[in-house]
Amino acid sequence: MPRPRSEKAQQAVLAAMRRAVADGGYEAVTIEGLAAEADVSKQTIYRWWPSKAAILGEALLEGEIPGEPLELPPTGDLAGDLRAWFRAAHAHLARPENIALARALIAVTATDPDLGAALNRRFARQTVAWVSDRIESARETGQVRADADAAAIADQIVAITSYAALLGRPLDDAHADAFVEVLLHGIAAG
Amino acid sequence: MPRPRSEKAQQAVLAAMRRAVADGGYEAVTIEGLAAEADVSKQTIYRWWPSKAAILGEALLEGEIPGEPLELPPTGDLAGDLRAWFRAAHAHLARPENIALARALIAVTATDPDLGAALNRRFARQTVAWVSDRIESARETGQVRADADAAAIADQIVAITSYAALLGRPLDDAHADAFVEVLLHGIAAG
Amino acid sequence: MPRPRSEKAQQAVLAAMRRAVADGGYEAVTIEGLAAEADVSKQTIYRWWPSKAAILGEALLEGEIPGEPLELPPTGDLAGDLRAWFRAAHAHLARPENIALARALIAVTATDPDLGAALNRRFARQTVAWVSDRIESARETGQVRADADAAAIADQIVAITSYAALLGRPLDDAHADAFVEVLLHGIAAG
Amino acid sequence: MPRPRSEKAQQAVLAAMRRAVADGGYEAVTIEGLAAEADVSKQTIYRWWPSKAAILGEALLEGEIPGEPLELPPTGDLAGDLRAWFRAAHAHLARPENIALARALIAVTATDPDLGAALNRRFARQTVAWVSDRIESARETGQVRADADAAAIADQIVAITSYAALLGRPLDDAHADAFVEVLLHGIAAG
DNA sequence: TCCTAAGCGAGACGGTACGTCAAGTCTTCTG
DNA sequence: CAGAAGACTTGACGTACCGTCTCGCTTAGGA
Repeated sequence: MPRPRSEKAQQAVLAAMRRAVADGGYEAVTIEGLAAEADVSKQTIYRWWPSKAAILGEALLEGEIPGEPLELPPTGDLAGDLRAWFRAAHAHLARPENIALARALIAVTATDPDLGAALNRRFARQTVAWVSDRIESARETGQVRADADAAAIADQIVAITSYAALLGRPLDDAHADAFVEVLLHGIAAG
Repeated sequence: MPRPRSEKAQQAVLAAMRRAVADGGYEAVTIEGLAAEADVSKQTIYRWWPSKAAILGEALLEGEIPGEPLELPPTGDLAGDLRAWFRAAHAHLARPENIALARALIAVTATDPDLGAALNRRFARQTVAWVSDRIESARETGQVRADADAAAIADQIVAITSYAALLGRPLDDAHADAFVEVLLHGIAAG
Repeated sequence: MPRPRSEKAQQAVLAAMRRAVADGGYEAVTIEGLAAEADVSKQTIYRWWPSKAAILGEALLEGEIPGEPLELPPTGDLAGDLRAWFRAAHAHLARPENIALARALIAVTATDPDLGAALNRRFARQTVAWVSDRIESARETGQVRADADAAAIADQIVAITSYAALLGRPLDDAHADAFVEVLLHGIAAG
Repeated sequence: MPRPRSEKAQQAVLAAMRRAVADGGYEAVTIEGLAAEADVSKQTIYRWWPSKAAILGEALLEGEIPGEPLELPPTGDLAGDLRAWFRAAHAHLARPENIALARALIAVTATDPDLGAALNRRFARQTVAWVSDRIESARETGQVRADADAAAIADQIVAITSYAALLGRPLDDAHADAFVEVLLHGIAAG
């Protein structure tokens, strides 16, 4: 019988990736560095992952980075919920290791569109689900127009957040609130 | 009084960078490849640019990539103008070489935040200026609320577009129109 | 437990060095050229040798260049033996690849005195041993003065040969014989 | 009609070469370094010398390195004169800058036999002339055998000295004296 | 006196090689 | 047979000099 895959080695590599990205950025990550840091041979890495990007992908999913905002319970007040979501998300991004990971995700996406798109979809899914839920609920209580496109709104929210991460300039509360205001009421007069 | 900098060599390098990014992506670009392609010595490249990212930056600025949308004349109808802008911008991004350059810009930004932020600012400036202008005009003709934050709206537009480029999925007309609708009227009922 | 050093690669490099020196001279030898010629990567060369000079040194030692003269059997006639040694040595040096190697040794020595001195000592040792032996035997048979300094004589012989190699002008038989004559009888009258 | 060659620049280059060789050795000398050190443009160097070796050659000749031994006046005692010559020559070589220059000469010779041979001939000429003179005089006074080959002896002396310089181990007085003893009387018994 | 041809500094240019780094593959031995 | 250790080929990195080539500025003669 063959020797089974070493779970310990896998976790060490993923952890090493998270650490390496946090200090130095994705581009500076090296397979050799990862191997040394995780105390694993290069061959073991190559056996289990096809690319640096794939390791990052797995590391991100295991680490479920932007998951915390999801924990926010709905209050029944859509505007309040969205504001709270922005605050949680951008507080999360304010921590250096988290923004480094977010940027790494963006770098992978910009470089390897297919893998990147898959990763982004997985991450965005949570957010989109959460936001869509709130908007559906709000529609049922009449807070939102019947024809509002919940998914499009969720996409906008993700885009805004992603762009803020890219530039390393998380939204402050005032801007987040202004954004929620626009989303809900638009800018048209009257 | 030494021999003057060769303008031809510079342009050849920038052109080579644009070509290389267009087929292969930013990460695959190599200084050696650039040198060979531009028929220039490596030393000449290192003499004038501190990094691959800097070359891309200059190449982008000289190429004034997303400049075309700016040409759109204002019609006095804000919603129409914004819709037209989205169509133009996303038609631009639909061309493979343009989306490759846009993605390269994002990759640089994700990797070197400082340089990237500067480049993004330069690019966004045009868009922000154009959008802000329209919104100001619209405010004067009473189409827009007095307290609308033009710059924030412009940022959102840029973010949406950047995210679409990142994912390689330019907005189709229906989504663009829906987005303009939200911006103008929000999603709140009543 | 890792993969062991490739003996084949080593030998290929040393052989390439000998070939390269033979046609082009030591200064024209290039690590890159060696690597290409030996069909070995630069990295492998840098892994095992600290410098071009070290490679030459090892190549020389493995090739045991001026070894042939040593094969000469003693005949009991010191003058005859020395004459024979000179003829053998300078016949050896008359071959282009051998003089190229000898010159390379001199070039290294002139450039890196420490390494060069070590190499020279190794090479001279054989000659010195051989000459000293003959002189000792000759002393025992009364052919040589009791106070003759065998090592000094050997050094002179090496020096003469080295200088001839440097200038690329191996001694002809007449000069060699004249030199042996001086060594044995001096130039003083009576 | 045109501006004449700048004597100052020439001298500065030659002096820079001597200095550079003295600290760092011939191989470490670069044309660019020379130019900077001499405060002269590269072009000026290339205008007047075809190679690094040629500059060294001229620098050596102007500096007339091993000239001092020549100043020794003949005393009528051949053995004494030769001993004095060795002492002077090897005292000269004991100074670091002189041995560096001598080694540079050897390096050039080992590398570029034609130029090197010419330089060596020029240098050796003085020594050979001096030694030959003494031996001729000694022959006339009956100190030396009629058939002694003065030029061959002179060559041996040069070879010994050159080899000592190469190895960086100038002869001490005892060895020099032993060498003179061998030259004059040989090692044969009786 | 001023003209003009060369000398000169500065330094950009296309190259070649340097010595280093990491990528991804392979071989060997140990557990 | 998975895994560590690490040798191997490959190819790019950024640097140092090479020798050539403009530049614009002296700096003498000869007109």
